[in-house]
Amino acid sequence: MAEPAKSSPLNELCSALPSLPMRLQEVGRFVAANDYDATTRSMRDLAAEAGADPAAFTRLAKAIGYSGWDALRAALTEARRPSQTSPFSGRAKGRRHGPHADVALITDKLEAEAAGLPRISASSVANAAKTLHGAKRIWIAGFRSCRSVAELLNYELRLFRADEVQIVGGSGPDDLDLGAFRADEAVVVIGFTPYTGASVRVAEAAYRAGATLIAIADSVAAPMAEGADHVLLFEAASSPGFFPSLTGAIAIAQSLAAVTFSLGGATAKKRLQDTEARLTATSIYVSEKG
Amino acid sequence: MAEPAKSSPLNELCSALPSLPMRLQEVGRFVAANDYDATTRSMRDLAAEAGADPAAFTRLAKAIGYSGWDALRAALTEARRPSQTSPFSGRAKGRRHGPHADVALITDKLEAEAAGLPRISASSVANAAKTLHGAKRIWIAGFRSCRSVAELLNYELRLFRADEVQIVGGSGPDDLDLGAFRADEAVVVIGFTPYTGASVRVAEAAYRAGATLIAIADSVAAPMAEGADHVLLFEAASSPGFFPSLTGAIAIAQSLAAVTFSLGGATAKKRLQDTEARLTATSIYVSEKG
DNA sequence: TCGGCCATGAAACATTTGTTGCATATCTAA
DNA sequence: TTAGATATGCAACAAATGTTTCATGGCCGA
Repeated sequence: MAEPAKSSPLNELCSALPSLPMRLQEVGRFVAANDYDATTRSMRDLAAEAGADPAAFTRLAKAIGYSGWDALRAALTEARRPSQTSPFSGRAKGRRHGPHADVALITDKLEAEAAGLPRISASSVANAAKTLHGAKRIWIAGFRSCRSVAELLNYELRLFRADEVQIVGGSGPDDLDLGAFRADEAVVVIGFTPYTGASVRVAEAAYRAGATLIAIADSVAAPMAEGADHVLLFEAASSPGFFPSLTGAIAIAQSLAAVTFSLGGATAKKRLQDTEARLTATSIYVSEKG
Repeated sequence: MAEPAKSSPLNELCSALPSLPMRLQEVGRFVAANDYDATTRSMRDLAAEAGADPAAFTRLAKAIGYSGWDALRAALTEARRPSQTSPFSGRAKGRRHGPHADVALITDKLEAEAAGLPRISASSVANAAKTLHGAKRIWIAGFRSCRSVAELLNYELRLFRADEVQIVGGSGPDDLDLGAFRADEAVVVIGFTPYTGASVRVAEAAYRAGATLIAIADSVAAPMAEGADHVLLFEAASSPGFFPSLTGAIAIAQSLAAVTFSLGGATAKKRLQDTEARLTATSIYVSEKG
């Protein structure tokens, strides 16, 4: 009757728990403690692991107001569904007003981005770096806003792999480069929703050429992630704002460059020093003020 | 060929996609895009929603090396299982060597960068954005690795301030632009140690012209921060690695663009929509899978 | 002590699930 | 074009699923 409003199915379960027969309490606690398995594995499977009768699960579901175990599981499944980030509708968000609205906007954005960084798969980046290290040549492609990420990666890799790194379309129309991909080369493509046609074409060309394809994207469902040997994911929509965030992509690019450099060992170190020496000699850098 | 081996089932799926028959590609894309439903709902259910034959799912699973759909789903389920590792637990891992040294390097780097983001002064960014909003024209300068940051800021601002934003040296030698600075304009300079001479010259020129100078730098002692009306600080050296991190600078640039956009109000919104419409019309973007 | 009640487990049930065989449609190569 | 191979949809299959029924066992009130 006077249920505690419409909270999550788990809460309903917990609040109804004390008034249930002993066996159902056990089962209920098991479900609450293993709700992920509850949504993915079968009822009999759970029963075996919980050491209970399968029927107990059906009875539990009915006891707390569901038509059956399927209904309860459906509710749990929906409750667990990852929040669908509407990629481009975010700009319609209600603008907070007041004097500090802008500050709050920035703070939210930064917090969300900070939270997203640790979710990047370090092992995936490490594996991709191994591939880069072994590649005879490295192509980098990024268009629109992703061009900045591409250029950063290009710049950092060139510090110790000068002759072997190149931006796709860096010196002329993109299509001239697409035919140049070779099997022993690596192609890095950066992109997120909405995906540019050019990035997809690069990915396809890389695949056709048999080159190793590394995709830095916001989703495994990204078109240019198809056929990729490595997919490095970042959260573009995680931060509020009028445009998807590139912070994660930048972090990946830098990590990629850093690990590739460390794999390069003494040779890479030497080349980096040479490059720096040359830049200093041509007085690109300014001496710091004492 | 030697598989990367240690990748997620989603990655295996993506890399195998292009070599699959058309129908299986469709189904594969559907699975990649709806992997949560793939783990929770039934095969036939998915088939109905994807508009495909149930058998296609079984065939897809077998095509990429699993014994059947159940096996693929089990793999996806395990991959999706919530990790018991708390996101921000500063795990004390002394391991600096061994097989996982690279992974540890990346993890440390990401954690340090994530920790640095909240230290950015949101109010400073907000103030700088107000300046940008009032500026007749916006110049952006960044050299070497900072060029990527400059281009990102340029790209995002141009989405709604097309005619009034320009990269210094974007169309010819830098020095041609230096004389063009005016008093009612704003100049954004991005840089960190070691500082390039070019960025310092830009800052000086802006100061002489009486233009508003916004410096994005790693220190208030940076040469181009001298005489700046706004200094936005980020932590470049906070993360380990062979090269200072630009993650903070990117975050600042994006926040700056976002706030400037929000200050622009309806006009900015309208222009952004126009720009997007134009990009879509020229089919720069590829339509997402159905 | 007895009798009703409910909780519990085992087995039987109707569905639904994933799979496979087969006939047709589609593509590829000569 | 023809021949061979492959891809695809349909339908039937065995296995597994959630549910129900039934018999049993324990509990409390008379």
